[in-house]
Amino acid sequence: MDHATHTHTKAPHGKATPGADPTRIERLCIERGLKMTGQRRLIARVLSEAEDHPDVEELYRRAIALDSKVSIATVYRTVRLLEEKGILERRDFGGGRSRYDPADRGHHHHLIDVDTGTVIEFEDEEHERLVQSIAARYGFTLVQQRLELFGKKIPAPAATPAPDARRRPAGTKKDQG
Amino acid sequence: MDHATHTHTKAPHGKATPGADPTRIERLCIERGLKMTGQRRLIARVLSEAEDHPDVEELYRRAIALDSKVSIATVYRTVRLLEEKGILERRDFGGGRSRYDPADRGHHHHLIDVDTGTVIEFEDEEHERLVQSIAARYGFTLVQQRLELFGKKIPAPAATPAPDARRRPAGTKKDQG
DNA sequence: ATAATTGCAAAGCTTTTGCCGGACT
DNA sequence: AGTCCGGCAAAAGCTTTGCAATTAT
Repeated sequence: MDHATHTHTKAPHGKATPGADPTRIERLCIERGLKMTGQRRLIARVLSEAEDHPDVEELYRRAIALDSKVSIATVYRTVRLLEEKGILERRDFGGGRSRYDPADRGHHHHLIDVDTGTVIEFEDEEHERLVQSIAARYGFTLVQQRLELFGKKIPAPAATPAPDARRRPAGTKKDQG
Repeated sequence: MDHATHTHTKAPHGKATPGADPTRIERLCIERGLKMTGQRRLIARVLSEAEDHPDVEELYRRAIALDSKVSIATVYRTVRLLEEKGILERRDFGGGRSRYDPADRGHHHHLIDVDTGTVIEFEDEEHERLVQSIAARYGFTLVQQRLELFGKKIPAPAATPAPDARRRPAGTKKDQG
């Protein structure tokens, strides 16, 4: 592989150029003092560009599409590391695989369309207040919370209804937030 | 809705007596037309008596403590069946194992003590109203919901703080509702 | 009698880990 | 230079499944 000269252009489509264009997540990694390797930069970039909630396999797919110099074990190790550093949040929408959500997007919850697997993110101030008060009611300080709503669209346009949305493994593979 | 009250108690002659003392969950199974075997009756009984949210291994442990005529594969098959029939709800509190909650206990949510793993169940009318309105806001009918609060007890007496409460597999093994 | 259920063990999935060459500070 | 990281493949957990014998209706 060719080695890049540092201090070049922002590398809009090139590979992982060490000092150029640190993505949102990469910046967070650096802030936490993580050693930034090409793979981590790549994964950070995929995460920064993701607007949905990919699982590890999906992250891996997107990463190798950009560079193909990553193993899935590294993706696992990296998401785990980032989760421990508070950069990522792990979610479980019921598909048997964990899905990941950058924590810097602010707290939000999920409304999952059980027919299509589409995930809508939302926030609600009133709900925040409410859960705080519920926790307080039991003498707890809230450390984390998880609210997921599963619903069906009311009019149902001409979409393909999923045949089975309540199975154990390998549920929805894609979503767009 | 058949009523079918030919519940004349047959003489109990040992362990799983076919027609005697149908537990809450067993009754539900019968209503859905499930073939009731000794194993299913046993598991139904364990579930009926459970006040917490056991995982499969825990159900298995409790079942063989009562009768020891069950394999863990049957427990897996049964909870899956009951989930499909709407008798059980599968939960994931982050321990890598699914945990089960009889659906007939009514909707409730969970407040998990991240230090001890204790699970507190609660309901909140205001929350119910709120999530309905949130779903409606996006044009959805609510099919299911999940609210989990993770918190720390405020005063924290001289208890044993858990060493690590944010790992991926095999988290809390026990809880009391 | 018939069709479903169980047990056992093997297979399947996702995720983790040991080892060692290679990369980063 | 030293330490940490990445790749590979094997291992680990949890869950599912094929098949033959057993059991419920």
